[in-house]
Amino acid sequence: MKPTVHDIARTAGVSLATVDRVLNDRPGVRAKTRERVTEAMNSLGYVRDVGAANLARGKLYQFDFIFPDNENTFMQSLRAELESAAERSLSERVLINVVLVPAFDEGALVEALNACVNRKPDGVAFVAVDTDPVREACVRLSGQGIHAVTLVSDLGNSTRAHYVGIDNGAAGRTAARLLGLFASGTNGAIAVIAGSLKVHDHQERFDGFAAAMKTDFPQHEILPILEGFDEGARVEKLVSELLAKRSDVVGLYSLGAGNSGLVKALAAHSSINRPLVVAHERDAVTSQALKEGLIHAVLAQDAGHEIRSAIRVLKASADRLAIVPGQEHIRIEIFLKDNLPQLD
Amino acid sequence: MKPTVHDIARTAGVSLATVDRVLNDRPGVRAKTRERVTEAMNSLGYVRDVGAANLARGKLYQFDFIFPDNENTFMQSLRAELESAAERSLSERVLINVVLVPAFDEGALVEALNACVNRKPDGVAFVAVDTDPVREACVRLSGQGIHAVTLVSDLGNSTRAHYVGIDNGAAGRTAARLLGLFASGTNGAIAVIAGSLKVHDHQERFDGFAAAMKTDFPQHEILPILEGFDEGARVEKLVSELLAKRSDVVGLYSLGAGNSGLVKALAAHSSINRPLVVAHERDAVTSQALKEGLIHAVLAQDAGHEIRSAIRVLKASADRLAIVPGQEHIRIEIFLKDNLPQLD
DNA sequence: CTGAAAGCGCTTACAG
DNA sequence: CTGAAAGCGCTTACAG
Repeated sequence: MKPTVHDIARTAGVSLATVDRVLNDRPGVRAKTRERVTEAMNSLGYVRDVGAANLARGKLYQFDFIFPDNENTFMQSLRAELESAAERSLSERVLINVVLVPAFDEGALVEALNACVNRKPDGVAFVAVDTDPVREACVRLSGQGIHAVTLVSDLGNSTRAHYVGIDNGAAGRTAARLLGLFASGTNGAIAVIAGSLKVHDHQERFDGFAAAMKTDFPQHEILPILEGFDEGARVEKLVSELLAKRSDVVGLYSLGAGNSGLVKALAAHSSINRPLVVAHERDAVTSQALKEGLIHAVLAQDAGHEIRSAIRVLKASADRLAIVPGQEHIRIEIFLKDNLPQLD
Repeated sequence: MKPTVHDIARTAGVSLATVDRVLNDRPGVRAKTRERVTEAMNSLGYVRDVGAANLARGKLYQFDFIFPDNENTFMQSLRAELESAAERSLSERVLINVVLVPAFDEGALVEALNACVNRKPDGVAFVAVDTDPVREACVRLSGQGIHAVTLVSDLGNSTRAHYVGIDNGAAGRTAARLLGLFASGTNGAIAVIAGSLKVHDHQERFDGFAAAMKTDFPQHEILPILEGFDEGARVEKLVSELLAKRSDVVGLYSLGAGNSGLVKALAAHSSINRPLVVAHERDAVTSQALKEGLIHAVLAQDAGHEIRSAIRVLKASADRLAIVPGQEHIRIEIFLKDNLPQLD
């Protein structure tokens, strides 16, 4: 039915070993022989069976995933998705090893990366802290032929093979457009609350937001950014104080975590002049707030997709196979109350 | 390293054939024997290698995809994605057969479905026309043990095993909320243009849109629906006439195809009082219109994702394996000019 | 530079 | 009810 290596060997008049050599671009085949085999492959319309190839190689893929031990809901769901993906991957000969490191701790991350250099897995995925020591550790990895992939937060200007995550600048601009369009009848002030601007993705989101706001909706004043360090209680206090002080706030962009505090502050505020709100990450808190009308739009990235994508990309790197770009593009998702997935 | 059937056979004191029987739940094993094998599997932490299993079965999966030969951009990209997926699938032992039928032609669809009953592929994916004859053809398929999956447009109350597509009612509600929030400062009229309300998904989108509009933004009058039959020229004419006649139109929801005509009509209209516009499907025309500010938001479904999902679901059905629900959920995507993918 | 043989982990007739 | 043997499509030492 479907031609196999045997068919090629027969029509090219060579052995299986030789077919395999040209199939995998290994040396030690005369140009002429190589040509005959290639010709046979083309004329028969050969397509290699990757499952059989992997089986024959008997290879077990080993991938390390290095995560910050952050307790925010997004990191939690990322870890949950990884665990269930790891279980499923076992039946496809990939073994996943999860390494937790203290959050925002550059030293710990470098150490974990170095540990990989010694254990030599086939690939590593990590949530980057964007500093030079991390960049150097990444270089050491690629030096050892270990494919590295950044997850959620990228490592700029580095040797990582791929970044699995959203474009945070674009996310910020998207938030600006949503708020700008939502608040088009007004010209009040816009507030922004972040976790910390020291975090790369938060900074990027803010930059994108501020730039788009200034360009396309200049009538709105952007208030000095508030830093809530992703903690609900702190966010609640900051937002409550702000709303009490400034009655002209028409829009609010929450670009970090700690949304439980945000929602509490909004609910406590007079429903007459609540601001229009765009927040990040879909979880139980933001979904509920969307339904109640406290938050008007949520920007999100799909943790499950990110995990599956990282594994596919790592596997493709190990096998030197191409990826399907459309499948690995992580979208900036926008949720209103109406397009939330049912089961939440 | 990873335990295999041999390990189980040895520790349970049985042959490979017996291990295989309990592994695949086949009859002809004494309860006691079955128990011993199960125990061995658990104690060793056995996980079956699906690649090896498929190879041994030597099975070639055959799936039929039945598409309307519609020329709108969405159907085009659906077909393009299918072709590239089909090529890749070959290396995973799945053979895809594309069948084109005249659009909206229930008889042709039924005929194509019946042809499947004879050719007996392992599964069928089709864009449903929602009528009883189609439902009956679907019953015949399941009667033959052929797994059927609907794509893009569902077949209500039927024996299809799965629906790959978006919730069109929710899409309509999402459009209503976007327009309602965008136009919150005003109370003008809202226009809706569809392909044809005889098409199931268009009707669903309209129903969702009208319901959400009435409930949450009752200040806006909804004008009688316009039917452009997904043709650019017709849509252009209808929209031009409308905008000329009614200067109070603040919002427009285009829930079908033919957006090239929509964009022309908008561009020709005085830029002072252009309406806020939400349209469906991301393509070259709508992407460009987003960038130029003629369209403000685009609702979309990812054709590549839908095709890959259909294939995965069909394969899982054939193997009686579970799917990963989160991976198969087709999202209602929202695009603003800021979160468009780069390469368009 | 090339080939014969064994093996990857599973399944499938077939025999008993 | 159970097992021995061959085979799925590829790869890998090893020998020449």
